[in-house]
Amino acid sequence: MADMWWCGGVMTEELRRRNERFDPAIEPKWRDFWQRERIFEAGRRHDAPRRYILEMFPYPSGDLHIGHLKNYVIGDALTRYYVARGYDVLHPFGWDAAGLPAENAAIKFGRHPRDWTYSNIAESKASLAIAGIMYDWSREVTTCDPSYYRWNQWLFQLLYRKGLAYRTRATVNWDPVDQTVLANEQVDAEGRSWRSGALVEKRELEQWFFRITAYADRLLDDLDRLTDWPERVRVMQRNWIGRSEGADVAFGVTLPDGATGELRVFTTRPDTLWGATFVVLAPEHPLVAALTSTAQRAAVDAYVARARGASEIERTSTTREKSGVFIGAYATNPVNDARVPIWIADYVLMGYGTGAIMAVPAHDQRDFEFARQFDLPIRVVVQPAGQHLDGATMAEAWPGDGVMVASGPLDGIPAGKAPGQSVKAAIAWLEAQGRGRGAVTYRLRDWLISRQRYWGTPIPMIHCADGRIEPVPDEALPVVLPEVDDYLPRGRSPLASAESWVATVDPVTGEPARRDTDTMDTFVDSSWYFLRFCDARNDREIFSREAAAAWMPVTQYIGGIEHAILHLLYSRFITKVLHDEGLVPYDEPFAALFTQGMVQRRVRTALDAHDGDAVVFPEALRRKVALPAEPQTIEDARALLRAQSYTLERDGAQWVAVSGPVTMSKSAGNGIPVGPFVRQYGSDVARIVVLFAAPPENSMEWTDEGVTGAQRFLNRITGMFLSSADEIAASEAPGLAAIDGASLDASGRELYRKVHETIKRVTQDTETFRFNTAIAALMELLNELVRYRAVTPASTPLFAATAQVFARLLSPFAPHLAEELHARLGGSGSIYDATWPAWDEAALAVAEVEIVLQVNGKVRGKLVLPAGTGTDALTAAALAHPRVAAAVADRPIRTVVTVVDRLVNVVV
RNA sequence: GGGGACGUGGCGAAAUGGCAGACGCGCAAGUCUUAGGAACUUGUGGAGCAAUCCAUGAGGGUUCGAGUCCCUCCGUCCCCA
Repeated sequence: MADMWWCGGVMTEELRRRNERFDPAIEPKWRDFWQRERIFEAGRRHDAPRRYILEMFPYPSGDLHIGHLKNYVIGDALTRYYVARGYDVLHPFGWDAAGLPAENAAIKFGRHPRDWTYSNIAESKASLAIAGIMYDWSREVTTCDPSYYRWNQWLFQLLYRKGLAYRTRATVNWDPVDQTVLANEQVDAEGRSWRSGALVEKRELEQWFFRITAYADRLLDDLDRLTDWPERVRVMQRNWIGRSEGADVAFGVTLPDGATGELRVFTTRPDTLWGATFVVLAPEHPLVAALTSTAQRAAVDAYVARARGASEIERTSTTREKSGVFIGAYATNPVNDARVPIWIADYVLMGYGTGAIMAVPAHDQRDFEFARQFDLPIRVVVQPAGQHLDGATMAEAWPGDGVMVASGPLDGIPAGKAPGQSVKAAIAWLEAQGRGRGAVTYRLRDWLISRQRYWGTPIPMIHCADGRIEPVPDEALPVVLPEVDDYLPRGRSPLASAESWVATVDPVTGEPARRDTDTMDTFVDSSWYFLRFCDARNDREIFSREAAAAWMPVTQYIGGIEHAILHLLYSRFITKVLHDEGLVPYDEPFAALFTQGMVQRRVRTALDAHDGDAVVFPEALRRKVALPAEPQTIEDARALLRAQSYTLERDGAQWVAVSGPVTMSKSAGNGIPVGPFVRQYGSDVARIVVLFAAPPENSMEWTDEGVTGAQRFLNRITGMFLSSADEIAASEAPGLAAIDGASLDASGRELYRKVHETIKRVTQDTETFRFNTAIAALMELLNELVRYRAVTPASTPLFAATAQVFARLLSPFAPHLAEELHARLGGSGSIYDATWPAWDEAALAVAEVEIVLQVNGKVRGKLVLPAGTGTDALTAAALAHPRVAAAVADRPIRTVVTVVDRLVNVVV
């Protein structure tokens, strides 16, 4: 076959060159090469500036698909870029291998979580290897390994010593499917578990907590310093922490037995206390049972039972009619000793504030609606300027500004939170009178870290016979997870059944004692793993101060927006604790954060043909979306599908239902497995598809056309450079810097300028995550080369220099082809140890520029003038232009705006 | 209800306040081929024979000049209630 190509002479040779295609078979040898030469291990360049690039580590899901790969491709591109620029780069990887996903999957497949986890790690690692995503594997961490969780236990005890880990009885979220408690952050707005999707129940249990609330203000304030984080993540964290300032006041209550007590209420508007006409408790409030009168008991019990079944979003919906029940008791308003009725209502949540509110119906819409519904008094205490509100007639609450009225000592003070306004005055008055005090509350709750599950880090504490709780002595760590026969979740920790493991001794008295049988939330594992990477093989300490100082903070963290609160907040908290302990010089872990978009793909489902033109929706499709099982005419099918954002397409003899873009996932069945794709098309093709399709923060749709486009680009590069590689290598042409741009002919000068421009664009775009435009710039350079080669087919020094530059600029995005080019063009060693090209601003200059001529802002003509032509000359040239002159006609010229090298605008 | 982000060709997208649509996909015509799901060439926002005009969700404003800045509205998405 090859001979046939040759016998046709020059034309056939040209054809052969053009037709040379990118061959994925070149890839494996370069993966081996990088691994063998340890190109991507940290510490290779001792004196070089450092970069720490990190993608969020995954739980090992086994075989990876392209959707997983995007995150790693971004990290790999940045790593390769910074290595190519001469930095010492830390780019480690590890496995978030403990916890529910592994355990649930293991249960499902009837395998031990350990077997399942380690075989998945091997599979995932193989996927990354075949894709050529390069990590410093000498620092790999696996969180379910005792060598890692030993330091989880150390960390737990550190927090315990510092009073930041404590055990208490509390109302907690119980996941009935996963049979464990969950932290607040792990329950979504609808009250569902982030993992199982089950509606969580509330249970009273004694659990371990981390006192993250002690860091609430720092976690909030330091967000302002994270200027290289996406604003939306910072906003989400701010909202989650939910700091509000106001006052704590106590309403007096009298119990049916005559004893007195108090009802603590937090309010952000203590200035409206004089307008409080009733008090509302959450149905779950602990005082409800004690305060309810005999007459109201039945109604109250019924209401409490009903509220328990409603989700939080239902309960607080502003559109829903308010419900509630009077409990037959009264409270005393501390500011004026007024006797106000106590109600329970489900719009008050136990988990927020104190679970009790003072209701000021005149100035809060929800309280207003409640008051109207149940005919409770409405008392105006803020009068807006120019209006007169009357509680009996107002149509809605007035939450706005005004002047305080009917409020005793506050009368006449302007309403508001600023100094000198009513809120500050109210707090001052309450404190002076001893009836309340200024207070701050947070939405953020302490982090519940106990889990009644098997596959995690055993909590290293000992319950002694006399009720004391003692830490396991440091020399006895790690507390290794025991082997158990039955690790199924049954509502108590499976560890409890390992009797010989549970039985231990009191470290103080030596008496028999029992181990804590819960395991830690896996978010504990991931809240400090980035620190362990700095010193992953340290078996004496969690990590050394020196290693942390050398690499922290992470220069660039990359991951999904879904971790905006959970993982990122916990990591910030733990880093601050370790900073306070003197172990880390920085108190924020991630200097810059990038959140990448998802990879999506349409799902195509063939419809079963049935009786002529009718079609039947297959079961697989009906399971996902609501569609009838009966045969449908094409038109009916089309309409039904459209309602589910599917379209109907003809594919040969088949009708195919095509979904909208759906995030690639195992469950949707639309993932492209990495291994087979890379073997057939090459890792470089996959990378170009992912990086070029859209800006990396956008979601991108994976299509066959995108693959074709990426292949075409790599084919064109191969055709342009590889087939001339021997010639270029033999010419031993000097590099770009040795070429005198001025000595080139016109087409050479154009290419020379374009090369410099491309270096600048690729460099700047890569540093700012604009990989799509960086690749577009390379495509433009390639197009320019096609033009150049049409004029100058001989292999000139400029062509050779361009080939060398092109390979280097390509190296972050199509690393295998770039390394192949580097070698074939005569380069020695790795392309990542070669010099990143530098651009010369002077070379970007053009001799002549096209000037746009405008009259009153409308384009009337264009002129090619020498670059740098001054204002006066520009004006003169513009006015002399016939079309400009015609447009101006005989109107007087008011002014002429000139922008050198760009435009002239004549204003008449 | 509150807060935030975003609306540009058939599609993904470009565009320091200065020629809107770079680059790519798709499509059309052509070249080369036994063949093409390869490669190459040309064209491709709309209207118009053309000169030219109209176009960045809608409307207003600032400016010599607005996709870009400001205001109002509409729509989509996200977060919080």
